[in-house]
Amino acid sequence: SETPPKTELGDVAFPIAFELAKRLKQETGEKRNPREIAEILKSSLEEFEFVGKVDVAGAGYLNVYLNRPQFVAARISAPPLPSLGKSADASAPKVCVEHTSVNPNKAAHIGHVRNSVLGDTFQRILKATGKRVEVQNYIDNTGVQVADVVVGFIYIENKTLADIKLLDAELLAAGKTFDYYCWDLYAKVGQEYQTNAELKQKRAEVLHLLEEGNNEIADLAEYVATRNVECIIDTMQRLSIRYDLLPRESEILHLHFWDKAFEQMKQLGVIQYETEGKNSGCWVMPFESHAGTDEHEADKILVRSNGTVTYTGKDIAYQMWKLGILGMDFCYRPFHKYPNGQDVWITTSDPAADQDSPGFGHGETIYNVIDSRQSYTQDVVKKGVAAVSPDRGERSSIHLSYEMVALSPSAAEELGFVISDEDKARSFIEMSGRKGLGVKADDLIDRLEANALAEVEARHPDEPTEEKKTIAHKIAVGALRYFLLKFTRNTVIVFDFKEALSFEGETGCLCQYSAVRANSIFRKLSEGGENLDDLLTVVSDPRKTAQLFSAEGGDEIWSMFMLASRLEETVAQAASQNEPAILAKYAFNLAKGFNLFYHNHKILPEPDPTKRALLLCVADTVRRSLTAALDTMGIEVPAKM
RNA sequence: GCUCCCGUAGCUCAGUUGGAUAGAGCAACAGCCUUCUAAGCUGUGGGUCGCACGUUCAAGUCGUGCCGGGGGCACCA
Repeated sequence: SETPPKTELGDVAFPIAFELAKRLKQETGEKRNPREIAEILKSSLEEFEFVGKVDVAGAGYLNVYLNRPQFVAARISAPPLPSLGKSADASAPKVCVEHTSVNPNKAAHIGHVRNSVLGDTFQRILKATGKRVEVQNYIDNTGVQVADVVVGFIYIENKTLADIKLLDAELLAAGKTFDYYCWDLYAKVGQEYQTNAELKQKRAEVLHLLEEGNNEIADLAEYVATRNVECIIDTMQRLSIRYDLLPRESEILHLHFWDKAFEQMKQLGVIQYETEGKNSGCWVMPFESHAGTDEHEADKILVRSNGTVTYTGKDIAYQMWKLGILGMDFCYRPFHKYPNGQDVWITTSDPAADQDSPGFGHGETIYNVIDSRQSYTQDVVKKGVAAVSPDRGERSSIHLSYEMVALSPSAAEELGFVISDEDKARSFIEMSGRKGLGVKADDLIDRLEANALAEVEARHPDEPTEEKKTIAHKIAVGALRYFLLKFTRNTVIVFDFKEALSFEGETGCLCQYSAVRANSIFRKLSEGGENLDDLLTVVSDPRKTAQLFSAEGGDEIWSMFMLASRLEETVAQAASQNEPAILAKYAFNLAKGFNLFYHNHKILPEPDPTKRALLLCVADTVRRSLTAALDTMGIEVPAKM
């Protein structure tokens, strides 16, 4: 259409040829060598003039290519991510993202943070693609881990509920936190179990009482678990991670979710009562796909011979609730209000408490954020749900699995742990709450904030203290979130202090820095009384723009612009591949690209007004894309750095 | 025994679904602050993509088999 300036045909012949060969094969089955096609293209199309390098892979690039100036004009005035910030239609299908990781028995460690950062970022990605999202954090308040801490309080420390409340107040007064106290106590109980069989017996008793509810020990456990949940909420809030609902296991038990699911499963005949064999007296779900032998070895027991339900049974019922196919609901009460005004609700079995809850569950799709060690169990649960509801079960629930965060041997030593020669030889050591071995989330955030503050102090000594702290906090959050997001989900993160505390290289800090620099260009611009909107008209002249792109350095400007234009596509890709790391890599490449861009092109001093306007428009597109990408990862851009 | 994941530069990791000469960050060495912020930029060295066959115009990517590392396969949660 336009008369595009001239460049090398060779640059475009190969990608076009690859695309043609691919389509030819798809549509006619004919196989052609792309190199041959490229040669034909070169010889037959020499009379045409092309614009420049092809930067867009895939089917759409040719159109983009020939209409570059118009494309630029259209993109420049468009918002970076149209769906971002716009709340989804209330009638849109709901997606539930559930974090399942941290037990409410002690402080959260870095492994729990990976779970929550992953879940929170993925949730933000889904929102950015226009989905309606509900974020849940499952609270296993009746499990062994809570039972262990309760055992510690009662049988090691001889404390009553009143004593614990007193202790809690003392800790608060001393500037210490309840979850840290529980961390140590939990490790102490773990030690004690090794030599004290009697104590281990107590665990079974306590566990039973917790499940039963309505007794003194259950009340004590309730207090301990709730206090730990409050601590976890605070810790995660530091990282801008917030939840909508905290579903508790105690309600799943007390409201008898399982009975309802059990009834349905019996009616549909998807489970059987065994009268002979090794599973005699149990209700089992036949499970052939994992069977190794012709015995029913792989059959999964859902109800034990003593009549109690297994974890898998409970989880099937819970999954059914999430999908809205159980036919039962929790009661809810507000639990906590975040500083941004958002409420987090918690489940309860008291119908009187339930007043204005917005309604939870009924997800069209469910994402379960659980580490990959639970893959088998997740699969079993999924098959169980699918047995009840074939059309929903398989498709609607997705295991967003991730590998654990382990410690490098040197990190374990730095934490003051004596490690065996055997462990020293290993590439990593698994964290263990029972041994007290792990990096507590708050400790790490504290260290990051302190390091960042020292850097800010050195660079901006005249800033008010509050402002310096705010900046340091944003840098710390950016560093930690980026560090956990840059790895793909199935990579084991071997935690190393030096790497995690770094503000240099491929870090969140570099991304933030780049955005801050971009912002300061526009701050200077408006300080000089210039308006960006006026500059848009200069750039919307296709002929002038086309000339600039074909001039010296034009390809570089074009590449920068194209990269910045790919945010929406990247977010969509991260969503469809369930991989937040794609977005993290994109943000880093964008930031790095921009660092080079403003190094090579002096923007504000640029004498040619058209080129200056174009550079400014490109820089503006970059900073908006970068800011939106970082925001989608829960990373804020500080005012200064 | 069955099953899933991983193996890419000295180290830690990407690799856009099979495309052009395999990329980043650390670490090492050499440069760049009178300039829109040096938490940055530039350059150098560093690769038999674990091994071997196979599929095809084309394989780090797909298939099979080995070798090496990790996880998971309860009337635990």
